[in-house]
Amino acid sequence: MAEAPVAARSDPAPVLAAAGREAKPSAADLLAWYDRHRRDLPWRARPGETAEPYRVWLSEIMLQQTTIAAVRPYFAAFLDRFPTVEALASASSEAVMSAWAGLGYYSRARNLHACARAVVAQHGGRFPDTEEGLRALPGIGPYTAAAIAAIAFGRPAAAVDGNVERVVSRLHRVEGDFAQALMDLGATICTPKRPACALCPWLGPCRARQAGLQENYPVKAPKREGLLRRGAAFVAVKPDGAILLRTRPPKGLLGGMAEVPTSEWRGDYDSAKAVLDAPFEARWRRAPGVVRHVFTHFPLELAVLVGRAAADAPAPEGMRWTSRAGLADEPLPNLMKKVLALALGEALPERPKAARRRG
DNA sequence: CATGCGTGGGA
DNA sequence: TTCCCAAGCAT
Repeated sequence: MAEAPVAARSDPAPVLAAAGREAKPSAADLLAWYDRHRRDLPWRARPGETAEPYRVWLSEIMLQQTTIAAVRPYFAAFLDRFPTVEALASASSEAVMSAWAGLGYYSRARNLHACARAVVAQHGGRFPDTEEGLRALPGIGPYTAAAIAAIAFGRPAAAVDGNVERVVSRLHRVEGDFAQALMDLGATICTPKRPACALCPWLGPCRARQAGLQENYPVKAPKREGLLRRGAAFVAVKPDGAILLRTRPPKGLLGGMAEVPTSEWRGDYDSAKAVLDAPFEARWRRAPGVVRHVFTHFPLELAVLVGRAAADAPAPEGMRWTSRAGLADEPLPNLMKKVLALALGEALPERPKAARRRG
């Protein structure tokens, strides 16, 4: 990676360099490209303006493993509901989880809330302006710490691991826009499939392109496909429409999110015997079909059983009755929205989802 | 250090 | 339809 410190080299110069192209990637080329092609995103400062750390942080957390298109409406909704880090810190856990519902990877939401509280309680409401300080906060790892330090505080940090950052920053005396320029390059030109190499400011020095193997990189580790699990979900309805819900354990799958009671999810679950797992005795009726859902590491099929409860039926231990109107404020993951939609024969009121826009 | 952890959209 | 993801983090 690093340039050889001595001039004497036995390797012949690459053919492409002889054709007049750059032999190595220059930060100037990348930044010139960025000046012309930078994307205008809600959490980004306009040229010349200073990025707001709260917005940068919020967007970076949301964008972890998540597309810009998915993040846009959630980012807008969060800013509207929690305009400042203080507002977010003082919000209830339920409000935060509910606002995050549908975005996935819910540990991010728990850490987001914990981070906001730490910033307020330990840093006077100001985000630390160094990678090290940021890295110490919940939900902020090496990548995100570097990204925030560079974007919000102008630190010469490349949003990669520390070793690469050190090499690159020394090699090019990197400052300012480099992090965002790299992100835009990766998002719009250097895409996983069919990269637009002809438009790339680093076309010349790209080794993969020179070999014609750009689509073979990066090499990805094969991941094993998860085995199908099955289970049953129980939608209990009172005469006034209230639904029986409970909250999942704070950690693990869908941690802290709301759900209707379900059986265990197992590969050999027999939904014909599902009624044995019901939260209370009733005439449970099987809704037609199943709910299919794919998690990160396994697919799931849930049978849905619907039962009526008396108006004065108490909620079983650890559960609660939620009015139909109150469902909108529950942190229901998409899986549970599918279950309720099937059980109630209607779609739940959609969370405000902005019109599709391209990232 | 390998694994667990969601979702919607594009190809 | 089916496949493959997308600005990682915590443990």
